[in-house]
Amino acid sequence: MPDETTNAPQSPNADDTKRYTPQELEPRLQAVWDADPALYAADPITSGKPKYYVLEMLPYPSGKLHMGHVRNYSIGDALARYQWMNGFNVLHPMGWDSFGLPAENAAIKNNTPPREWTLNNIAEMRKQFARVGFSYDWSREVTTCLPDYYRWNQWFFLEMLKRDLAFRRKSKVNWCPNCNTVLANEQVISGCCWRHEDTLVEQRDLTQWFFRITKYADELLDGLDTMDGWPDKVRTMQRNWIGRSEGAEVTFAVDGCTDSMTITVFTTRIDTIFGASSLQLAPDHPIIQHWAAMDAKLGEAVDAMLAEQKTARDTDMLGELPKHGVPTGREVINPFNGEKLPVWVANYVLSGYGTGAVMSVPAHDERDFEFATKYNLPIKRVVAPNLDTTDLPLPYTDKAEAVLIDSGAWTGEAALEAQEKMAKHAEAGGFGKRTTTYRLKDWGVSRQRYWGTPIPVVYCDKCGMLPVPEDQLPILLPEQIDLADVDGSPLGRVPSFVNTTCPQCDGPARRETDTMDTFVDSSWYFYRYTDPKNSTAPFDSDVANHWFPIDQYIGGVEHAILHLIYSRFWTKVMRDIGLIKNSEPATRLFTQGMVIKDGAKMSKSLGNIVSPDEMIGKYGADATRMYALFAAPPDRDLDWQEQGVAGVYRFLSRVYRLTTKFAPGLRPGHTIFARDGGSAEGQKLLRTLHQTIAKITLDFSGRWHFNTCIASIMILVNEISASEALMDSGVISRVTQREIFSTLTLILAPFAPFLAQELWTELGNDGVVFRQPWPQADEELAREDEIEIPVQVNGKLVTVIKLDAAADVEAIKAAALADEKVAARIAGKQIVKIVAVPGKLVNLVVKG
RNA sequence: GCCCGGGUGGUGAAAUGGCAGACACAGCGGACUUAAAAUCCGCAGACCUUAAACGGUCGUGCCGGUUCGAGUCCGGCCCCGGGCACCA
Repeated sequence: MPDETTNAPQSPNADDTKRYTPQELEPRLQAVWDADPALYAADPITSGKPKYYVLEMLPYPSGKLHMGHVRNYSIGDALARYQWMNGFNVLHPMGWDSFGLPAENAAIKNNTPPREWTLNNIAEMRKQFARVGFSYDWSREVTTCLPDYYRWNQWFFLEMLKRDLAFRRKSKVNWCPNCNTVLANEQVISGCCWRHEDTLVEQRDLTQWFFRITKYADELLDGLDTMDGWPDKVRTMQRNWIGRSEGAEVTFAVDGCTDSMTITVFTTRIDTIFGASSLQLAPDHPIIQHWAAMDAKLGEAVDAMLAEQKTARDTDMLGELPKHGVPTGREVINPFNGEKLPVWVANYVLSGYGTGAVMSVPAHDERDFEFATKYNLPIKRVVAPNLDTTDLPLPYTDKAEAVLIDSGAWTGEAALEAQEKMAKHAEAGGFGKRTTTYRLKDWGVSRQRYWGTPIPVVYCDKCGMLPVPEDQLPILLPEQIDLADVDGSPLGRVPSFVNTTCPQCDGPARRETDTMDTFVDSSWYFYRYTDPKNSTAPFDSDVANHWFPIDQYIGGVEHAILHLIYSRFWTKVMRDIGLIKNSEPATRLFTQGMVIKDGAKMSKSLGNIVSPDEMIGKYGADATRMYALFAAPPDRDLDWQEQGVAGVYRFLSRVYRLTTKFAPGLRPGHTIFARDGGSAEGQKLLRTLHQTIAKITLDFSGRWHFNTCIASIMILVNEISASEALMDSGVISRVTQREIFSTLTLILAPFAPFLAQELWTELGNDGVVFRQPWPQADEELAREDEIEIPVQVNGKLVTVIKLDAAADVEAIKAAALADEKVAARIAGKQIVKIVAVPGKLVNLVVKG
């Protein structure tokens, strides 16, 4: 076959000056893609292709796409397209986390019903998504505020109720005395009401629904050890959040109390119990409340303490309160040695952790030491490094290398062993036991709000609390309701909703008027994507088991605790119900950095918001999303600089100009092709091309430094650009040109899909560019035959020598020693050693 | 206080023990243009030396260590960002 190299030079193309206009190109291609709903749809699970589930966290439909979204979804989109090109059956869905407070705020402000406001926003955002060109399978769209989704929240609630994973308990909630209503935590701003900035929020006791997440505390914690596809940061944050702490409970009898009253403390240092000099109780401990009721002076002190704590909590200064306390006048007996210890009430003891009571061991605990010093309580040393070294400064908190002193029968024991033995002793004596406490609390899901999933239970005066029978689901949210200045749950003011009949006795009954936390919606939405239209179950188990676990989950680190712990919990519950087989929702998690501007997070109040619409209007979607990937590695914060977007736009323009210039001569059928064996320049371009493929392929496999992937494509394009004249003249053959340009188009596809598609077509190809096979790097073509080797003398660079890439140690040494500059540098000195690393460098170690 | 990140040119950054600053932004110089924009070409860490070139020295927050060789590994600090925080 004839080689194009020998052909006459190509004449300059008439279209030489064709301009890159994403404003024309992108909407045109989007219209084509929109017309094909199957384009981004996953194949049936029977397709036999390996599956890949890539998921980005679903947005709240505020109506405005922001740069954080663009960044998050550009990462996921690049990955989805890359995996399609690698032959995977890709599931890449999107939905709307559409219940929640903003819809209610908007309703009050604009007099628009929350449903209407939300659905309008969704429509608006779906348009914005399309404009950016994200590859979502919209046939699987999940909208959490619609009954076909939230009915399954209700179904899960009933399942939880059956399994005693949902329960009711009295609990504190935020209450604004000015609005006369309950506030969500998010509505409390620096301790004040969001609508009345001068009104301090109160705590009120209300009966609330909880999910028993603490039942899974150990599994949630232990699972983290094996989740090596999740960032350490997230795993650490979850570990701290769960906060498992192993220790012991010890029960002290109250002295001189006829009705055998006792106080139980939690301690992680039972080995220090011989050094206890008092007991400290939280001011809201039941026994303190009991004693305060009988002792006016104590009652006054306790009330003052509680008031102080409330103010501190409201102003977020709880941690800064100075430690103080008052003696109750009562004493307890240390069960280990019969010593009498005074009982105090102290403001630093938390009622919500452990038992709300601690034994104070000033010699071996920082806080107890501070407290005892302040009130002149005895400080008794009972732990020391060894029996001879007993004068180290206090408090002495080491326990790994320590022995007990002055501790009765346990004196001389190693502290850690003593912990075991003393706990057993307490257990045998019936005044204590080993125990584990957690910082993790059960998940309070009741919200006294309107725009959420109604909790499916009714209350009957005769029969009590009853679950709504499954066949009555969904309990629909009523539509036209007045949300302004509601006292308590808005649903409580809708008689047609509240009043119902008892499923048991048919008598009158009232519905629960609280709704569920919106985190319920986002705890399992990604399972619904696998079977979004199912009307008889939340999803089909076989289908979910095919797709799960999620191969790659991508989102902001701000969800490291709440969403990512709730959804792990939900997965375990669904597994135990028998719906799924996996115990964790996602194999790999990626948390991208924030988008910032001028060093600060983009926010309305700072006025530094950059709108994606504006960027896309000016530079196009491809440039906007490519900049989001190019400006920083995806896990780091990204400082948005518009001039950088302009730079990417210029780069894409260059790609467009070059490709469209040469494309007409490269279309199939235009010429007969055979691979170019000729020009050295062509070989050099092919070498760079294949090195670029290899680099990007490697990065997609784990490191995800898309910024350097894009940089390497820029290097390639710079080289192509520098060879333009050689391509014009035909020195670089059309065969090579065709390989260069079509491969360039393919490797651009994950990052700049519109441009890649346009150029793919320009090159005379049919079909969709991101369904073409990902190019394979040819090692032969990528190999360098001559490389530059730095030569160092005593670790300092002296020169760089050119050598055959295959040069071995001896050849490198010889070449280095033969170099003039090297010779001058080592003249008169003795060579001690030569370190030569093939392909890397030579280092001559000399002395004298 | 504890636990994670991070600290490199004017800026965003690159360099997975081997030539520090790839790629890009901003800047400067030039070509094209009546002019400007766009585009293209070139320069570009700091300092010293020089008419210029050549050349040299220093340089990745600070101090020390390991190594033929450290931005990278180890030890000790400092600063910035994030998370948790009287958690017994």
